Amino acid sequence: MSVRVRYGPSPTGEPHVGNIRTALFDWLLARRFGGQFIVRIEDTDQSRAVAGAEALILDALRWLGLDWDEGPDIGGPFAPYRQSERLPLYIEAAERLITDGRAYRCNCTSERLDALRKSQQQAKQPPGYDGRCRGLAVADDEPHVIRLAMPSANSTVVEDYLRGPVAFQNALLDDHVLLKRDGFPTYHLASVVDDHHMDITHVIRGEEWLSSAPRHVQTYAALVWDEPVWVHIPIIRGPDKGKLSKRHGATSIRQYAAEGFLPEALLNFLALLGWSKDETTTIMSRDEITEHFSLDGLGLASAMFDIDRLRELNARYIRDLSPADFLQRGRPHLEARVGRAIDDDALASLLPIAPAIQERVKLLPEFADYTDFFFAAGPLDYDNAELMGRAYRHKPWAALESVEASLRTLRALDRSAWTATALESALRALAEQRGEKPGALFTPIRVSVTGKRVAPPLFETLETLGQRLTVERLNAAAERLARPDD
RNA sequence: GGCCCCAUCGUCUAGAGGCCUAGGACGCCAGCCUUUCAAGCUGGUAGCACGGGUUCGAAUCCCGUUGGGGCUACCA
Repeated sequence: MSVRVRYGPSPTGEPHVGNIRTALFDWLLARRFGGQFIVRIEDTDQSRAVAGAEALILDALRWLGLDWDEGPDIGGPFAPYRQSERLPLYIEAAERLITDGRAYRCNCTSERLDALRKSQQQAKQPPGYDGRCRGLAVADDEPHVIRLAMPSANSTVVEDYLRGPVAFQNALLDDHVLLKRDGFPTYHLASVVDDHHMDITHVIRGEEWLSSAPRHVQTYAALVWDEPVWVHIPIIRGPDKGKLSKRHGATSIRQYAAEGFLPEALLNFLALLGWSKDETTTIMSRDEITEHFSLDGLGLASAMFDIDRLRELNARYIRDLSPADFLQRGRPHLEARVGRAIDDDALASLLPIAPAIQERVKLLPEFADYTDFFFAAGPLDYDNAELMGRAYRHKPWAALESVEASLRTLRALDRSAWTATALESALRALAEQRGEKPGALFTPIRVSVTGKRVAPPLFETLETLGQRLTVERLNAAAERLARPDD
């Protein structure tokens, strides 16, 4: 039998990294062993349903390149793939359990349950349903839930793939709800019924489910179905060591995309949170990860989501992009900055300088910081202090002299000599001739043409900008330095 | 509180009894390079939580302690 794994998000909001990492491991296992990856929407809580969440979840998977073989949008042999559309299946299973004496109807009110919980807490008893309705005949036409009759003696063993057998005392497990008053199943029933009907072979889920796994094992036993392989993977923790949540800032996948993280970087990072190929490899493409993935490489300790390491990895991925690809990915951020569309030709003009920018950009939006001045229409915004730099601090007259010297040199250059290498030798010669340190001469030029202290390498920048604009901006700078009021 | 899981540099990890004087990556520090900022190169810093066993030998196996986390809903 081939591997069949499912990702079962509940559409209650945006998918976050912890959640999507589970999907990644599901997907990797399926792809590694030529099995199927199934997306199943677990929308059994009507009160928490969020409109549009399902689309967001599918978008996140697509963005990361995790394709699915069966799902709510594309259907498949076990359709439908939304639990809200599979209600008869759950009711059928629950009814069968009642018939077999493994479940019972319960009409206890939530008030009684609350009171029960409260008194148990006060008495320092473990909380849980007391089984009042277990022997009672509750009519099926009055409001009720259906509970599983859990065994009270012995223990239930969950055979976890990663940890081996984990035993739970049955006496501590209460009769939990399978079918709610509104006719919808709980996760405990729905996941078991669907995993069985959909031939799921491996249940990969977060460790937070381990505690309820014995309930699922008991449900399989009561239904006389074969259990899947249980794989409880460690939770991802935030900087405060607790379970990663919204409190830790940007945890939704869409947020990371917006902040300029590359999907391949995030995927690489997530895969390495709890899994490793060997002792040295840290950079791996999706295909390489797929090729080497195995459940046996998974660790048991929960890992902290360290955003700094992600940033570093992202920077590495940006550097490794082809220049053309880099420009395409950076374009939207530049367009947002300058407020207009950048056409292909304009973008292509940046090709020679792109590699230098790639070395400097850690997040895609920073692309705009290194390129917006190429597309600035009016005068650049900077202080004269920046213009003068360290060397000419408080000496505007000296800075002016320097700028005017550069201007003369650059103006005199032949159009054919407007290349980074020619510009460099001309300006270096000028610095030497003037007895100036190169940095002293270059800083005012850099600020004049880019409006910034930090910019891409100067000569490539001048080449890309062109002689006309360079001269124009240097002139503007000279005028500013000549004005006494600054 | 109860139940369950986990435990190697600050972080992610390698390590399945001798290959460990504990390896790699990120970070951090120093140096080199240098037109800013980066990138790159060199070197360095830093860890087996603690205590008992088992064994000729333990980061690795067992027990306990401590610490951290998860669960404890008619949520997933």
